[in-house]
Amino acid sequence: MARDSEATRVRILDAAEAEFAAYGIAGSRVDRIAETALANKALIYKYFGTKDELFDAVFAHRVLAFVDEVEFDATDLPAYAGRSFDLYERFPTTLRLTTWYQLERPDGKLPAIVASNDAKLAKIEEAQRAGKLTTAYSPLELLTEVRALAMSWHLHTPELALVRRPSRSRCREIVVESVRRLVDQD
Amino acid sequence: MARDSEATRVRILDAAEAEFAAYGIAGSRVDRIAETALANKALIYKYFGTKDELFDAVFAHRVLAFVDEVEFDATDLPAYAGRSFDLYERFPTTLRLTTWYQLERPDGKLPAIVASNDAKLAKIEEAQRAGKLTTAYSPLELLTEVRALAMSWHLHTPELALVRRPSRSRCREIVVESVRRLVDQD
DNA sequence: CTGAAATAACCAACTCGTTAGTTACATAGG
DNA sequence: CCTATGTAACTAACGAGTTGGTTATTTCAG
Repeated sequence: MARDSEATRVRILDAAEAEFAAYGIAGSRVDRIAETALANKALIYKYFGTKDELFDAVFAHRVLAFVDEVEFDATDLPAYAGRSFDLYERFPTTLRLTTWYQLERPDGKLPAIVASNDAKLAKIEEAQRAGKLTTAYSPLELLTEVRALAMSWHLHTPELALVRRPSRSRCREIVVESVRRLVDQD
Repeated sequence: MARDSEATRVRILDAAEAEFAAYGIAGSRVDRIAETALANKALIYKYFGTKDELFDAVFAHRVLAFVDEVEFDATDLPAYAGRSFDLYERFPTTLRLTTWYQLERPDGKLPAIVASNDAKLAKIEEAQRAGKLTTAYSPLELLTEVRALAMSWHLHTPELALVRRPSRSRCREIVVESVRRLVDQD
């Protein structure tokens, strides 16, 4: 077998992403990641450090890449909500990782996320000053509601998920439409 | 010290709720729960069974409290959203427990929750038939969006939580108002 | 009442499988 | 033969669940 440390790193990252998405940080097992990655456990420690640092690497590598993949347009928040919805549909793993992060890293202050939030809030404020967005809500208020609506279909408890969901396009339509209602002030 | 098994059960339940809310099922430590509850670990196993069963007890307790305390009125969903918001404010552990449950118990089918959902969906349908609620959305669609809006302020990532939130009453107002916008169809 | 037996509440200390993290060694390939 | 890559086997600690008791409270016969 040809030796390729970069390929091994990638296999470990992929296996770790699946493991962390499924079980969270506390519930994940380094041995299981090694097994899935067809790599020796010691290599995980050699390449990534501790389990917590491996999670950080996974989160940075996968999730942060997607933060900027969804274009943020403060003058068209309904479309932004729709794109967010699309992302949650296409990469359910990413959303799970984010949720684990929220729960298990309550003191997290990833600079990239902070910067992304600040940029969004600034863009909203700018759009408001330009008269292109309602001033009925503050930037934080708008971002909060838009985010909640965008992920509404992915917040279902297991029990509510038993009820048959509308089609994907219908769900998307509802998300976009409800954000439109929010920003189209009288 | 007077012996009172019921008081001990309550102390264990309270300590377990705090522990599970903070660390989830996999991350919680039975020893820590015992310490917080000022109770012996063996009593936890005697009264509640395994760690997983203790989580079930805690979760059922919280969920039932929610169902009991938050009256569901399909003809006034904005008010329902407001009451839900109030409960999340009063018992911040509720949403965290629910999220852990979603992540760590993806196959959960708690009868109390299923029944509560069914009842809500039926009431919405009834209100729609009586012409007291918009038929622009199906019952599941309405419940989904209303729930998301009600918990919008409690879904912040650690990074977004760094931004100073509006006053509690303002947040509540936004929740109620945005649900009103949703159900007040043209 | 009384006091001994029965029962309920409680606990310190244990077992034993699991798990994060390490080490000492092996092999590929330039 | 030298370095990067890889590994089996290890350790030390942790953590869920158990055991074999002790202490308090209740019961009930005399």
